[in-house]
Amino acid sequence: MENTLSIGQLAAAAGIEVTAVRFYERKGLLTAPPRRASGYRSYDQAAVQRLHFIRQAKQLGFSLAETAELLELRVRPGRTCSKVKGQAVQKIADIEQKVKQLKRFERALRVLIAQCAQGKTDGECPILDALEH
Amino acid sequence: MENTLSIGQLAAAAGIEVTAVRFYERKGLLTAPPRRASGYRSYDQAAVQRLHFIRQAKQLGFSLAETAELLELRVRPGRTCSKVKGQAVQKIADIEQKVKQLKRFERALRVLIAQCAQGKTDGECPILDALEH
DNA sequence: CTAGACCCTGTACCTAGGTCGAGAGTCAAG
DNA sequence: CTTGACTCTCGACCTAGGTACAGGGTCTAG
Repeated sequence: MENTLSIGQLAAAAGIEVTAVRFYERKGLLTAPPRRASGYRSYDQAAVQRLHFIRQAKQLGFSLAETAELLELRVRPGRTCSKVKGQAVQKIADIEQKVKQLKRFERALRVLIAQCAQGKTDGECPILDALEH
Repeated sequence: MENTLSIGQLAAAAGIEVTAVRFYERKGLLTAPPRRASGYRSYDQAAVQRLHFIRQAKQLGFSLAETAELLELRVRPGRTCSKVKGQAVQKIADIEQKVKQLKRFERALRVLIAQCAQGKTDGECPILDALEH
């Protein structure tokens, strides 16, 4: 048992389609894996983790390009620590902004529910009304 | 001064393209506005607010269809309070999930920065390493 | 009353993110 | 040693979310 995965096993483990895995490879989100003698792709467990990350990032509104940047965030020849840090700080700011907006939405939804319970059924667009505090 | 907006003024106020406004109308995210005698669309200030909401929702990873649902969340003939509430509760759960994921990402980025500062430059994919606490 | 900027309705096109099919090779069970 | 499931590449196709004409009317400053 070598614990390596075929593309089909990987796709199943990550809950996506085989074709999507190859698509991500072409787009540079997954590095091309080693091949067996037959030419079949051979993945390790880390690939599952990467795919989960990609799926989550997508749901959070990050584009594939942004997701790729997140996955590439590391120190390497030509990418100094301070540059990486700068990028990470920027990403953190983006994320904090998203969290803030989501919490506003959530608060608005709670206001909406409360109004609903009080029989206030007349708002033109309650979620927008609720958003203005 | 009637304080009504042409489609161009609306688009400028919301920071999007005129064609996008018409596109949202076709998709049902904006209700068709009244027309002037000439056939020109005539918007009120509330439209600006709706467009801002649409833009934000998009950035947070909501599809146009989900955004439309959020904007339609209200009590009306055939949509009882309890149904609306049920949907709102569901949306809140979605949002909390997103916030949780975003905070995990943020934490991972902070770990990455800390490692960076310590001269640890050898991680294969630091953000994934950092995500596993 | 005319030039330039704006608006109208189509229809066609574009990018991102995938999905599908054809044609051919590979692997595992019986 | 064959049959069915899996994999390969490559190119065409698809959906979502817009953008860009084309061909025509409208508005306003000079």
